[in-house]
Amino acid sequence: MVTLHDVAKFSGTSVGTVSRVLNGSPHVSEVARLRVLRAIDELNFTPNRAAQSLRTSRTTLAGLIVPDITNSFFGALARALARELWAHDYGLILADTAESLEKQTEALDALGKRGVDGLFLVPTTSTRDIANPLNIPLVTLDRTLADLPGVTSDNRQGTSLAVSYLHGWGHRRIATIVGPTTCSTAAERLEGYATTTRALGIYSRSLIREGPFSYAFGKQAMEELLDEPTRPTAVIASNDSQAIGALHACAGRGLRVPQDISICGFDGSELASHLSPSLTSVKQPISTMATHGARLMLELIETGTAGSGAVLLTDLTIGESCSVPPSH
Amino acid sequence: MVTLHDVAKFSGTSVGTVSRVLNGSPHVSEVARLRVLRAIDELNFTPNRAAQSLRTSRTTLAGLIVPDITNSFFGALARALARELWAHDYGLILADTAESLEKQTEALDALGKRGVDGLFLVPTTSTRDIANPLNIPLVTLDRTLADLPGVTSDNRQGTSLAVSYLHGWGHRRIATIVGPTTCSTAAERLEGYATTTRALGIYSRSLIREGPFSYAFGKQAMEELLDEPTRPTAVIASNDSQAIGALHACAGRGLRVPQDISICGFDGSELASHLSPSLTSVKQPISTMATHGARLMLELIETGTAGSGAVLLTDLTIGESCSVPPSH
DNA sequence: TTGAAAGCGCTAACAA
DNA sequence: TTGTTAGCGCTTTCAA
Repeated sequence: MVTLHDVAKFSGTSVGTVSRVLNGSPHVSEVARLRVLRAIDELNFTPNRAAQSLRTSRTTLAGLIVPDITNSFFGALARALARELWAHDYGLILADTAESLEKQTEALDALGKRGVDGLFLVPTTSTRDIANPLNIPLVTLDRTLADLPGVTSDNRQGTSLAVSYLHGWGHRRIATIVGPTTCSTAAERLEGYATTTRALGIYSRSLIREGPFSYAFGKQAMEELLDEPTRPTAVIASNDSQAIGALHACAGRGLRVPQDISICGFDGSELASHLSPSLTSVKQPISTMATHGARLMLELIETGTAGSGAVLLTDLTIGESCSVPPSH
Repeated sequence: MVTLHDVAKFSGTSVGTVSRVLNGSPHVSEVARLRVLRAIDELNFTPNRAAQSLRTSRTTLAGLIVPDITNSFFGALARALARELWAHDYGLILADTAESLEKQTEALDALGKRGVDGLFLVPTTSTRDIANPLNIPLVTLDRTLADLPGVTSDNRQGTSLAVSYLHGWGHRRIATIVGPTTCSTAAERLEGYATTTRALGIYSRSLIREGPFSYAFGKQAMEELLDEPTRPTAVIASNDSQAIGALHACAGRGLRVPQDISICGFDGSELASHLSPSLTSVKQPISTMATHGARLMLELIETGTAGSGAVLLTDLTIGESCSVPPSH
């Protein structure tokens, strides 16, 4: 292993100087800097992270806790975040909670003990607040929590967009299948839906179904909606899994989408765009979310405070794929 | 911050003893152990990872490099692996290459420099061999590479299973859409298909299409197959994305699945099982893969050599969802 | 602008 | 079985 000492010797300087060069200190003469750089290159030197951490008590490591990495939305988020942090020389440690609050607590604790510099959290739907207010920066992603700093999409705008879109196609009985409203995103999506349908005069409580962000619930809720005396001509789901469940419930009843009924998902995962030409979905700006999240985190780590405690992303779009007016 | 020293003082022992307790050394009296344990608990002490790393030159950190974390198969693999390593007190750093060989090389390099103890790699389809034979343990997952230690499913068996299954339902014109055969899994899946169809006397070159593991290619290939003079009555894809592409190509031609044509995927992602009752898929034993991978890695890290250089998982199953005999 | 040196918290070798 | 001590490789203060 090549150490700072070796570089110093090779370049005819001292460890202090080498360290200064490494850390971009301005108090190094140009000659020294060049000689050191040359030596580093020549010896193929890489600073020892453990030693740096021990001295500076910073690990250049962040943790990411997601409820379901299997969900392509969170997969895409993890990818974008990893890439972003990467660019700042930070590694990202992954933890998946499978929507279990207990596992989330464990993960929070273990990552804290590991000594990560910061923690990104997409809280479980059943999270009320974080049990152990760790002393390291915590940034929520997608789903917000109390007054923790975080980045989230303008979910109200998202469903509002969807309602307007469907209304524009002539739909009047627009239902919604919403996630657990203990979760900020679900609550906000419901709010956007309610506000907009009310404004259009087409709101009805009987068109709302609340439950887990799952395929199974999407299917079940859709079946209930189809059993209503006058069934909806369009449905807005809170995520793509629910939307696909709804899709299959319709298929099971011999209804064609979108000819007989329109379905709109949320997240805009590739899944949705591929699933069928007929599943429209509200797209979240995933990489923007990652960029802002990383910025927020680095700010928090560097300065201890975040300029903007929370970031709201407003560039949601609706992935129009194939739509038709209601058939009745 | 509480240090070893504090614990020693509090428990009336010395740092040596505390360290021994921490590392499970047998040379500690029961009294001393108890007093130390009590102090650790009392002071809420957590050993400093950086200091440990510096001394032992081990980070208890592993890297995972996947081509596409957005794909739920790799998502599930990452989750299982993280959980498994976790149980052994190892953290998992995630890197996604988006099937880019260049990004893979970068990731390999960067993670190596970070000082992870081992690297899990699902090589890009275009990987021929690893450019920089790092001096840290490398274990391939799913896709194998040269003679690197790794864990893979018995892919031949998988497609063989699928062919037999479809043949059992009466299918005779069984096509396949296969991934890039530079990739071990694709090559093996093709091999299993070819061997089995030959044995049954139903092999035909014109029923084979090779290309990327993507939705787009699956769709394109299916369209080509449907243009054949006598079209296949069943198709086996190399992964679920391709299968879904194929599904949509059929839908686009007004063909119903499985009534008019049967489609079988590979990976058994939730996606497939949810996608529609009509997409059958060969399920890989993902968590077994993770368990074996972790075992292999820990062995490699601990002893420097792996008992079994490569592990072949044979418990693939076919997720029968809804099948019918060919309509012609 | 530089070099020398202290020490971050831990493990392991040595002595007792 | 135990305590003492020498570093692991680095950053950073202090003098020069």
